[in-house]
Amino acid sequence: MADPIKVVLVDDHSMIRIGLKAYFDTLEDIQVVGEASSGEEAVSVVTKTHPDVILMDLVMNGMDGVEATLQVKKVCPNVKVIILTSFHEDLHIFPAIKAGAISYILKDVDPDDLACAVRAAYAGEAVINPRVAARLVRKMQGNGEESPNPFSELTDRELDVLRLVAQGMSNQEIADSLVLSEKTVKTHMTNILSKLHLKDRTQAAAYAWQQGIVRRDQG
Amino acid sequence: MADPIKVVLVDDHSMIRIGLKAYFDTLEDIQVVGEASSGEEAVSVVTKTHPDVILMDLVMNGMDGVEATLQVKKVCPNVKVIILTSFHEDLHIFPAIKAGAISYILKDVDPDDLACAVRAAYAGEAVINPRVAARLVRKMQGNGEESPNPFSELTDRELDVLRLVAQGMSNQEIADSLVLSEKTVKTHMTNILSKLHLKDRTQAAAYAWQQGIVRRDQG
DNA sequence: AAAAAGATCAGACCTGAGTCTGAGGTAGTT
DNA sequence: AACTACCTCAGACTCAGGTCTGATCTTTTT
Repeated sequence: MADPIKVVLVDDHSMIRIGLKAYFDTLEDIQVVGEASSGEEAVSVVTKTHPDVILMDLVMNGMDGVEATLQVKKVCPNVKVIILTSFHEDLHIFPAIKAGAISYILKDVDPDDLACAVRAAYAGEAVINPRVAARLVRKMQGNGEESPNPFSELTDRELDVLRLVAQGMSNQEIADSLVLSEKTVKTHMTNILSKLHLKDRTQAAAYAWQQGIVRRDQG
Repeated sequence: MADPIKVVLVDDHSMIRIGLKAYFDTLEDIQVVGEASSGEEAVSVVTKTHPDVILMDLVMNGMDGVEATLQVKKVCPNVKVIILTSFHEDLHIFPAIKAGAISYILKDVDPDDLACAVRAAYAGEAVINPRVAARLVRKMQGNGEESPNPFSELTDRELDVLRLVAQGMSNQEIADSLVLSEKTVKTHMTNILSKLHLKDRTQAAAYAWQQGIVRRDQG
């Protein structure tokens, strides 16, 4: 038998890591050679272990999966990165793919499929969840120069407004804060909601938090 | 060697289940006899397998861990339920404990500690994360004053509503979701805003995200 | 120079959100 | 039995939020 595929696991939940490791240990052709609980740690672990494939959680404290992918590709350009995510949204796919990830897999995938994805990645093939793939294709078709994330549709000013909405501010408070009339803020709000396909400011706030425009440690 | 401890895993992420199963398979004294991906499924699996211990995810689609705990305790009163959660908040502890869970464990625990918790649960002992335990004790000690976190003032129902608000739902949508009248939801909202000293639902949503009641990986 | 995109603002309009008052039912406590 | 806390619901009311239409000004692109 040839050498096993060397894999590094990156996830800030040790339970996920140990679980995946235990699972891969039952396979002969895949060997976990390192683990990391953060993007920062991932870079040093990858530097030391030179894996073939990296399984990377998208959402982590500190450096996220996209940034971490960029970093590890710098020190190890040939490594294949598979992004794991619990999001069904396609919001993060494009930045991840752009950062050099070869596959993008939902966490509720069947583990055997995950093993297949690892083997495919090793062989240089992409594995994208069918649901995700469909969106990817749709996105690629329509507009060649599409928006990697939904907020890129927003203008700078609209982003200013959205951040303040996510803080719970009223239109008048936002107007005062940005030195505008309330009417203008309302106009921006209408545009924001329209562009993001949302119904009201509360959804906008939730969306901003979900997508990480604002963070807990940002106040 | 005595019979192994029979465990059922309940989590809507198959990856977590398979991971835990693979891990427990490496242990001789713990045997996974069943898995479920929802609270509903858990009830029937438990009915069939009569496990000693259930590892139950707190956050699931449909029936949540607390409700599922209540249900499985009905059909199998002696089973020990260990609640798994990614929350550091103590918001859910009390309902969970009240529902009959013996332990309450954070998902980032070391897997060996999890095995210990399973053995402890089997022996009828509780294992509570130290950080969580500290709060529990404080709570139990008649905490004449002080609210360690601002949500402790909220009732369970108000928390239900707040979580949905944080998802961007309207009052009517929340009413439909919880099977209530819109009037009742409005009443809860008024109480929530009053208790948390907030002005409107958008502030409530922002607050919930800031305080970590809801998380990005919760959907 | 013309076109396109963005930022600013206004008036008119409708609706959901939130408050206030009041009330019935349940469960646990004293 | 009385009390308290919670959940439930309703009517009436006010107002911020959001839409629609339409406008002026600036900057950038073509």
